[in-house]
Amino acid sequence: MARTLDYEIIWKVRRLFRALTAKSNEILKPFSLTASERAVVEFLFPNQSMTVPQIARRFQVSRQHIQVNVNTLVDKGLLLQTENPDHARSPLLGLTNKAVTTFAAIQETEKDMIDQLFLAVPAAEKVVTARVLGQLLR
Amino acid sequence: MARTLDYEIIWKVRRLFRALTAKSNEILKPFSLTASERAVVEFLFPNQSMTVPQIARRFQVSRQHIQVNVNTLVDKGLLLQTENPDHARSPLLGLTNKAVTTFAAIQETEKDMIDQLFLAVPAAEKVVTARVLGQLLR
DNA sequence: AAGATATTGACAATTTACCTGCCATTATTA
DNA sequence: TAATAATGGCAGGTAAATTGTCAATATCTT
Repeated sequence: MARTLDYEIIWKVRRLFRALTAKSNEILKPFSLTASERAVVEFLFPNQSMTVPQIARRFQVSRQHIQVNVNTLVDKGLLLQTENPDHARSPLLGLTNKAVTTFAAIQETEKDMIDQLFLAVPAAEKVVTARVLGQLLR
Repeated sequence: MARTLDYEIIWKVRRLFRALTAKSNEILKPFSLTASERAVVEFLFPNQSMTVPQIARRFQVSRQHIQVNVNTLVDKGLLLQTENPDHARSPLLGLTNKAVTTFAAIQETEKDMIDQLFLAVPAAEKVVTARVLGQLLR
């Protein structure tokens, strides 16, 4: 019985992920960004500076994956590399003005979507959900 | 403020999806099944019969994607096609005995993992989480 | 019963989001 | 200073899904 509920949560997480990705890509398309790139930009928004390995550790994904996205974003003029006082070979990545503007526009576009998505969910239940999801992530 | 929590939930869904997929593939490896294949088997377990397009509609994924998985499962001897009284060209897919046995074993293997995963989560919070996730899925 | 339309299965190509492995270089540390 | 670790780059791979197209065959409409 209890396991049914557990399975239900797992299944909903899977379906929700797919739904969110689809919606997100739809919104991102006009901005010519992928969901992964967007994630990096969001992470640095509005004025964080971090190295590739630092971002990878925070995201708990491979260094190489972040590197690829970062390189693309640098090419697109959304990220700029600045000297890192703590590490000579690993530059700090920060957002360009263009990136800040772009991401603000993305957030604006997403705002309605997210507001609507969470419309029917009471704040207290959001807190519980966030906590539970956090626990499931250890 | 509220939107921060919304974003947090969205992010945790994404990360959890990845974590679950990784864990799931690990468990599935000895059974030589992918997560998608497993999903189809689970869907038909223990004795449902459906056509490819029907499964696809239920999953809300493309017909072609299900077709590929179904074909593989037929090759592996886990699915068998039976005549469909409602549609001459689209056979009903059902699980073989082997599939039922295999899936029962998979569930057994997963049991401990899921139990442990949800160990620290009170039942009431599971209910809330399942409901919230359901709402987010509309 | 015929003709129009829809469905199905198969195949190909592509996309996204990851991964692992390896390398040379350069930093850091013991 | 020598050993070890971190970094960036590259190659190749995988899983899950997509879209598009095609021919065959069903089903529906008149």
